[in-house]
Amino acid sequence: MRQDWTSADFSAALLEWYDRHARVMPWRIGPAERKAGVRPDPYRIWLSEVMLQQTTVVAVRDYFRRFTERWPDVAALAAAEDAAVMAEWAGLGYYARARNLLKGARAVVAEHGGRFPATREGLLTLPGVGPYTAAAVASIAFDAPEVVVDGNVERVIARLFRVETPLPLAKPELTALAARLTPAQRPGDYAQAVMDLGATICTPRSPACGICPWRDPCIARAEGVQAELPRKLPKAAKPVRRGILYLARRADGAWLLETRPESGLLGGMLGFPGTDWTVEAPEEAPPVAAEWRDPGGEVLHTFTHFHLRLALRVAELPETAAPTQGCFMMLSPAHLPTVMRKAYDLVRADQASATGEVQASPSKRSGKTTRRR
DNA sequence: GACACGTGGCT
DNA sequence: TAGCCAAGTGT
Repeated sequence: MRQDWTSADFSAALLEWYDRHARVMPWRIGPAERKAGVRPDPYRIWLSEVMLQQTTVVAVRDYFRRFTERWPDVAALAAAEDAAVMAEWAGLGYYARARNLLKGARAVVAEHGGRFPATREGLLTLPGVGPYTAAAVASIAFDAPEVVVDGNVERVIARLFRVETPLPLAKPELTALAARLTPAQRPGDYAQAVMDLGATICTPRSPACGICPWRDPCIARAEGVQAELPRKLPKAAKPVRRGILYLARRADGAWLLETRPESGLLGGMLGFPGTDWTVEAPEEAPPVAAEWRDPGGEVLHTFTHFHLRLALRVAELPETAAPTQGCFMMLSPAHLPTVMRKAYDLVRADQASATGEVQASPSKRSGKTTRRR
């Protein structure tokens, strides 16, 4: 800590800034309301925190609104059908979060009488709630003085104290430094304030140091290295994997779909049947005997740890065709994960151009990531 | 500790 | 444009 700034000075300066510049969010109780005694709804804080894991505020907003309209409290969510929750989560990514969300809601109802645990330790027992989320919910929803360390806080603290150790090695050091700054007064507002600071001022590139409430004590800023911190260990290169997806359309317009296995990539989500996604070129493995043709496009998609190039095959099935083992038929499939949505849009575009019909605009999620050959 | 696990926006 | 980045967790 800088000799001239006490821990109380840090929180005072930040909270004063937060009182004037707090971002407005659908799940948040603003500083003025909080001072007036309004308490946040733990269900909404928990839901928002899970959605915000590795996900931007902009991406979360509409999903949060739809979830809370459909399932206004934890009891309603606990009573929801699995497929309904997975469908509502489609497009948001990291689908294990949705599966754990449902397990977590059911655990709150079954094991905690429908009320969220109010402590970090209690929250940590819920599936999908790790160190960050437990501390965030405890502090934001229950005003417990927990140390909240997310990517924003790591960046802010690394700069404030000029921590040169690369992430993720620096995590313990950053957590210890963050702990020294966490106040006993207004811990919930403080937690949100540090994250707002990281999101709006102490940004990854070109931070706005001139208007930062912590510019004076910031060591990285004083030494001109703020934009280089935090340092990070180099990431592994992403290999390319390939696969084939089979899109079968029955004469009545229904498509052949499957629910993917509960665990693993896109677990529990809807998808078109296909081959495994491997580094080597895949062998043909159609899910049903039919005249499969190549529509001449390719789906390009990048996951966290690999690039994917999917070839497509399409077929028309007779009206009488029954779904094959493990599959079912669905009209105008909605709620697909993005890679499946891209494949669907590409095939629809191909059909439209073949028949000369005007096509409804495909999802925005398809963009430049499909390619004509 | 290392790796699996999505997505869209920005540079 | 290829890569980086965003309120991480589970195994």
